Amino acid sequence: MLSMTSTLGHALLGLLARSPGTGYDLTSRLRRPVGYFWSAGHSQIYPELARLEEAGLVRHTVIEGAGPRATKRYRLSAAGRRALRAWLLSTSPDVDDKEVLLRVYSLFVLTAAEAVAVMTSIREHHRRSLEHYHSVETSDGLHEGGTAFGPGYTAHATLQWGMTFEEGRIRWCDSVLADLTRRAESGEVSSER
Amino acid sequence: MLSMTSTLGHALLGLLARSPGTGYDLTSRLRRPVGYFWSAGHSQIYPELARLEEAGLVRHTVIEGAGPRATKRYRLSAAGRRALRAWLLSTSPDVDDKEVLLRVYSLFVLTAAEAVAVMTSIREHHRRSLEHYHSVETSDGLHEGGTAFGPGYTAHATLQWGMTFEEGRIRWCDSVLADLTRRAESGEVSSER
DNA sequence: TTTAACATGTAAGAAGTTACATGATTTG
DNA sequence: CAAATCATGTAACTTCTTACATGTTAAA
Repeated sequence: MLSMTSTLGHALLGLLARSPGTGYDLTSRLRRPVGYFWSAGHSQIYPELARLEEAGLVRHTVIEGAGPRATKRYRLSAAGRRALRAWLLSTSPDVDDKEVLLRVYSLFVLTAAEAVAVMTSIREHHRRSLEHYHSVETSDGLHEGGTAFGPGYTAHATLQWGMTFEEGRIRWCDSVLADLTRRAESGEVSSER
Repeated sequence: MLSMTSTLGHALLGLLARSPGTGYDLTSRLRRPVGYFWSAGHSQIYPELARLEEAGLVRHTVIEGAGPRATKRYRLSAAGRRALRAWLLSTSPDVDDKEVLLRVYSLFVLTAAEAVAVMTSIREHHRRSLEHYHSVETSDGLHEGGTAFGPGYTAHATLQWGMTFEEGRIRWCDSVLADLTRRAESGEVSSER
């Protein structure tokens, strides 16, 4: 049961942790709100569901439905839930933005305390990036970008884009962390661990 | 001269608009600051330079250098500069974030007035996205995300991520637009149109 | 003298997009 | 009855990543 599960695989496990569904259903559920930052087509999803089933992470039952082929309703197995939790808790060196968001979307399978730990490490990652951008700004002389509108200025503007991005992410992490501690304190816990 | 030039192709044209260089040099120049949001390896860059040359957009001369093969110094051709300008000015329906940044990095090949027009349309795109997220928040009931820490909350947090992102982009566009008008007014123009 | 930087390519595979192919059920 | 939605798959292609392959020049 070697875990060679891809990003898409984990995304599908997260969707199935919310509720079971057909491949078609998962394709449309992936579009909103996850699809605003990362998406996959049905031609990727159907084969991936088959692979996940082969790995024992999901299972399907045939239900009545439209079309020339059998309509398959997939649900998460116990092993699938464990794999999803393990992925969320793994401290991988992931700089990948889309994967960070995908993890947050499925964070509800963790306890509030575990979620706080994950969000804290995400915040730390963004803080380090911002720090790095500041040092690059200084060392590469991109502070002002020159007085003229030229290559120096557009390089400066590009770096500013990155810094604005990281600042926004840090603020977002802080607001999620505040929500998490508030919800944990009020004694409300997810029904599905 | 059909323009089938890819994103990578335009990135390389933009780098060569700054100054000529070898494939190796372009690979390292792509890493900073462009590489913070989008990158390519040398195994993509060398074949792409060959394609660009076949299309007449770049040209190379052999110079003295290290290694078992000829060291090639590439420079942008007049046709290449025209293709880069046309790409920057094309109002494509691009939602693609990495490509937006790549365009900004090469924006100096335009006049300040043209650059203002491009930045205004980018700002408008982000404003529309933010508007859309707000309507989704309302229609999908993701305003609060529930009182508990559950799937509803993580969906809410995901959408908040998108909104924080768009708000940051809009502020960034405004600051670039302010810089652009200031620099255009002070009479400073790019040496390379 | 050994390590880092310079320098250019190919090959294999994973990931992602677009098109092809089929057909039932529900809504207007 | 026509169009949209539901439903599942394959094929071809592009893009991206990782590894293989080679060898020089400059700096520590």
